[in-house]
Amino acid sequence: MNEEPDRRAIIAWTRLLRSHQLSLERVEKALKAADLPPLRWYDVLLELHRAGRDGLRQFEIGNAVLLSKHNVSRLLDRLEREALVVRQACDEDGRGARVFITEAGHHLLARMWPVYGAAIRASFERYFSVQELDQLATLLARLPDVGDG
Amino acid sequence: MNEEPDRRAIIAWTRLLRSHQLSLERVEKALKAADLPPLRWYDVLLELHRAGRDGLRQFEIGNAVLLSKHNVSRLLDRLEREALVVRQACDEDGRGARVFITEAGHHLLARMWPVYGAAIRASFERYFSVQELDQLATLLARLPDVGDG
DNA sequence: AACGACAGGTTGCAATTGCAACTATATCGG
DNA sequence: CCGATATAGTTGCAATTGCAACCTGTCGTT
Repeated sequence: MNEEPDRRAIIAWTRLLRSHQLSLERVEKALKAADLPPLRWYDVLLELHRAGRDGLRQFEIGNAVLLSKHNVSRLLDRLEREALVVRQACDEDGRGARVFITEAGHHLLARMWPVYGAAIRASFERYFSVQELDQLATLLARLPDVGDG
Repeated sequence: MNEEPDRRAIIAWTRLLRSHQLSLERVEKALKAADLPPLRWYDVLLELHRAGRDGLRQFEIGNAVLLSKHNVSRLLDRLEREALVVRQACDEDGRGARVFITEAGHHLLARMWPVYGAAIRASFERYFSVQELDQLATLLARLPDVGDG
């Protein structure tokens, strides 16, 4: 194969991996330091919050937060155990469930956001100008499915 | 806190998370489809390859591939079990070990690269021009420690 | 030397993730 | 209507990751 990537592609790729891992690690640490659950919990709760009264099907959650169905299923087990969400049998599809966020879920979301937001600022935003943030967002959106979130 | 992130920062942040997760997933799948071990194995073997005859201390590996010491320790257990690396007691520091890549390790590295490289091209490089790759690399390097890899 | 603080590694344990197999329901072609 | 196929979700199992406790050896101070 002359299918070897360009040197520039390798550098950009490496930095994508590193930047993600480093920033995410910092954010997760901030959450843990504040005795809050991991980021994924926030992601799911946020989607359910946005969905409002209609709730979401589990596969919709999976699509939104890029989690395979098994993992959605088990993450919801944990969230349900903490009374942050409720699963309800689904009218229109006998196989499926519909998931709703509870009051406690909303409350946790509200408690997490200040910490999460501050962590984003501290470990990400502060290193860029607004132009650079736009540039970065535009560049990354070139990858398939990235802009859909 | 009025420390809430700018909307643009949130978008860029979200896309960083999504682009990483999507691309990495695709690459890992390509490796698995070729019956090859996960990316981390490649990372570690590559560092050891670069280090040459002197090998590396475990903590150096950890720094290079962003893995905590426990995880380095156990990843090396697996690699050693497959005879891809060797651990050797360390002369200059009685606590530590020095790690070397074996012939089998070099061989696996050589088998993985074509698949890995093709996957980088297919799920990443092809969506950018060379200018964009440079831009992306430059932007990401603004984050602390990202440029060091 | 002797002390305590610290650094390099290992191990036990819990949480998370990925994969494959499974159940139950929908849907589509005939 | 019926069977083949696909979809929604769950569960069991193995690999990986993160955290905390631990052991050993180093180093700086006294």
